[in-house]
Amino acid sequence: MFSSPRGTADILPEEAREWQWMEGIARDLCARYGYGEIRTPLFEHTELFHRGVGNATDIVEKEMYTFVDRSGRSLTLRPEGTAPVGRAYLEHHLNALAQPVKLYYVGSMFRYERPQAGRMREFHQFGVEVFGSASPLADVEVITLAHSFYEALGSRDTLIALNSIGCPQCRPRYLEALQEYYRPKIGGFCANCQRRLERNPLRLLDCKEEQCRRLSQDVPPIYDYLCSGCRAHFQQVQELLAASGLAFQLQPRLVRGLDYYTRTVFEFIHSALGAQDALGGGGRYDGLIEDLGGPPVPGVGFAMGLDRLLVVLRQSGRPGKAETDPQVCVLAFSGLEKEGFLLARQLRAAGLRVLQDFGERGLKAQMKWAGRTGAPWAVLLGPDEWQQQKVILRDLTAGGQEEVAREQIVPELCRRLGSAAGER
RNA sequence: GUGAGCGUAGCUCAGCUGGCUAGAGCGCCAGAUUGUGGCUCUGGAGGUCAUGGGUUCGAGCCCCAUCGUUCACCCCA
Repeated sequence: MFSSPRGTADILPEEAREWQWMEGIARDLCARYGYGEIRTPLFEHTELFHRGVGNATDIVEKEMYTFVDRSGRSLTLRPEGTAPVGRAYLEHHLNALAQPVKLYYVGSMFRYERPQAGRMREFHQFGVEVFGSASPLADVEVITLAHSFYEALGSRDTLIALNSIGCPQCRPRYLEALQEYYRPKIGGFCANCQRRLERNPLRLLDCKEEQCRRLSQDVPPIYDYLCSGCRAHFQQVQELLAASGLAFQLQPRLVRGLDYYTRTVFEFIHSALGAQDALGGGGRYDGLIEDLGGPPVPGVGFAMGLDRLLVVLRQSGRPGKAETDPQVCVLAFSGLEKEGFLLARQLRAAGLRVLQDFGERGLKAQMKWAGRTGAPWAVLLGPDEWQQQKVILRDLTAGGQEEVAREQIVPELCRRLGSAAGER
């Protein structure tokens, strides 16, 4: 017996309806905001992630599903969506289109990690990217889009954490200041922090070790070091968010784990999630396209974990479901299976969701099955009634039944099930 | 990669200090009703006790390893 590989999961039909519902809301919302869907491959050249995500990141250092194919190329299952979308933007010269170019994606990402609550090796993200605008309006548009998404799903209690991590102009000065601050007392910090002091001092800020937090209590905030451009940008992002009525929390120690971020970074935090409490996150990545070998093109976007989102929705209220419940079951006595089959076809052509029992068992078993499908109506084809050009229409909810003329059954069911179905 | 808990029927679980052919509830299939679901009753199918090794007269139970799973660390979605 096989089971699905570690950290992966099957999504069975009942659960898939929740996914369809959730993804449908994402797609509608993106259409309303003018984002077009992009579908990129599930694997890319490994080098793309080295360059796009950054060699010093945990993703690249230890979490990638990398393999060599039969011709010796090194390929990697995508661990995130932004670098592939950036690659596609360049490859297809989307900078020749009217700017900005606004894209969204929904799909699987892969990271080799130990699974735990809210973390799988294959997980699902919904993300958006805006290329070609440096305006703070773009930053705020993606944040409000994410917020609208949570609202449309009925999820409350999502905290927006916001920060700016500067740009290549001003960040180096801040990194130096950080190193100066930490260096004298680095002995008291955890091994991780000690290792990072020279490589990536920003990461010392969000270390969760009790000891490290205490020792860096009075670390200088980045705000004093931002250049005038970054400062103005950050200021406007905050004003626009406030004007949109979105509550957010400035978190001077919010740094994100991917190298491409500049200026604005943000995270959506949900308290119901336990240790893995980030529902989504994102920020601005003005250097990414250049890092990938293209012209300087500013960008901003977010990604959110749909698996985690579903966990939250199940905890507070019920997630919606795609409408797929069967409406009619067709049951036929032995010898009338073909007639039942053809009637089911007619009903489906009229737009109804119809199941047919394939026979091979008694009427009792068929009825039992029909009851379990949840369909409100059953049509029974019995030899006596069929001879008189009639069928039995049974109400599976209330329990009664009546005879209906054969040629009347399709319109009759359409009428009882209401609405549009019959008008196709 | 590190640490801890847990693996008995499709599901939820019981199984004493190691001792007969390993149990329950739910679910599934069939019958009671030769043409009618839900309720009830009766019967049936379904288990390499995660896998491999060890200790023992004897292992579902004890020991070791492996795999899986859950949670946490690291980090992120």
